[in-house]
Amino acid sequence: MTGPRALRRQQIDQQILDLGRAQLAEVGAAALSVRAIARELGMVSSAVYRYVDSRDELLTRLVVAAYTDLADAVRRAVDADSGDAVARLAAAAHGFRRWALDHPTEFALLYGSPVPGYHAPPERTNEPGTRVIAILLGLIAEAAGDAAPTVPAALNDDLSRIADEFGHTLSPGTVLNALGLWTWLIGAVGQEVTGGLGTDTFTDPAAAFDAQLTRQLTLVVPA
Amino acid sequence: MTGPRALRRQQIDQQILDLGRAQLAEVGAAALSVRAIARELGMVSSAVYRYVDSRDELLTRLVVAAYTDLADAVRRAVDADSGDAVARLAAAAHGFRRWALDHPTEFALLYGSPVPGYHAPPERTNEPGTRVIAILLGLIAEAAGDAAPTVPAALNDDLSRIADEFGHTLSPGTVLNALGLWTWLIGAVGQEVTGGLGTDTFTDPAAAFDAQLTRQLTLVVPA
DNA sequence: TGTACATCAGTGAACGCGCGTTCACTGATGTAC
DNA sequence: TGTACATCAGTGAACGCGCGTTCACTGATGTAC
Repeated sequence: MTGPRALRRQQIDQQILDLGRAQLAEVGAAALSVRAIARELGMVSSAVYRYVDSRDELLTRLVVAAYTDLADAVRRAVDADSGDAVARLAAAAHGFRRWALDHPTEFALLYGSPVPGYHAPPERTNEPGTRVIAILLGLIAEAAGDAAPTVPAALNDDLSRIADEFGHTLSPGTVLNALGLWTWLIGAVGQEVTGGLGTDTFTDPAAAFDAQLTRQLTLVVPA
Repeated sequence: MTGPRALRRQQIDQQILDLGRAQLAEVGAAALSVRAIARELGMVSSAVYRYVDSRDELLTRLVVAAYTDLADAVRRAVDADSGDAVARLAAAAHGFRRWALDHPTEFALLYGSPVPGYHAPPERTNEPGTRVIAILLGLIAEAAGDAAPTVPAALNDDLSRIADEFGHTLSPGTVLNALGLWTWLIGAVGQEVTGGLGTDTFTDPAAAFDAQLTRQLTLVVPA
């Protein structure tokens, strides 16, 4: 069942994933190359196809792995904080940022511009892709209690539906809050990761992030 | 001085830019190809090099053109609104969003993940790249008056320096506000453009955007 | 107005490169009796 | 424990593709006298 052959297979599967990640970091997802991975693996290019169906399938594996890794990092950051829900929300945001700075190209793969010619298959990608926002949603619900804002009528149905999709009974206002924070978070982290404002804009980027985060949180929890 | 030859040259220069844009839309910046443009131009590939120094230089031209086009669109949106500074700020944000939705791949070129192997030359790119945020900064200063928030000590110097770079005498708090709104704007628009939340999350995406925008603006102008 | 020369736009062939994927194959590792 | 057979990992050659860029060239358009 777990003979030496199966074991070796697992190891090489893992190596391919690691080399894929390294490739992302060096050349970006668009230039991810099966042949290059084969080279670094010391194999002939066709041999990689024993482990991977196609380049696209490899990309999907990398996407799923990145989502999972990210969600785990955020989860750990939340669990490591013993404060109230707002404090843990802030911890989640900082954890998200930290992971993104440590894994810039994987972040870009998940939240950056789409890879030309590649479409992630929703059935493998959707669930891992929503794990982080689900964490935020839970914390926001806990932090805000019943004091969620009223929402424009045009959005009510949509927001209720989204609440249902996440399985919680959440008020539309809470969902709006969560989406707002989520949007801000991706934007802020994305800009920092891709050097949007120039690399040396702030001497203490973490402090700048925290200042903005604090202000965003005032939108989400009752003052 | 402007003989038929020079005229034709201008026309072809323009065509190359247009075809480049079309390419961006079809295959993304990473796959932008001089040869493909030559084909569509009905020329042999080497002929394009009479008009363009290299693929990278063409990319730079496209970046500059996109920045300029975007800034013009935002400018127009602001000028078309006769309301107060807050109303014009909202108009600017909506104008920004509109342009991005109309030019998704150009938006990705400017604010998405970097194109592998390409680095925009700052001396051609910096100035056009800051035009939009300069517009926002002006409106925010006008809207907020002197009522800007206090900022964490760690950020004071940086924010003052940024204010200087934009030539206005702005309080650090105002600059913090502007950067916050800017970050949010790119994040929100970027997610909508790349379909970050799934394409059919909101039946009325503009209303969702506006709801979030309204809340962001409360952070920027005194209530 | 006409001619001689310089500039310029576009051609076609070639360079060297890397890519994804298929296919028939060999030799080693595992499994069933 | 030993043998016969099936599975599997990796090879090497090949397919057809597209790319950026250089170079010597031809023929047309412009310019100076």
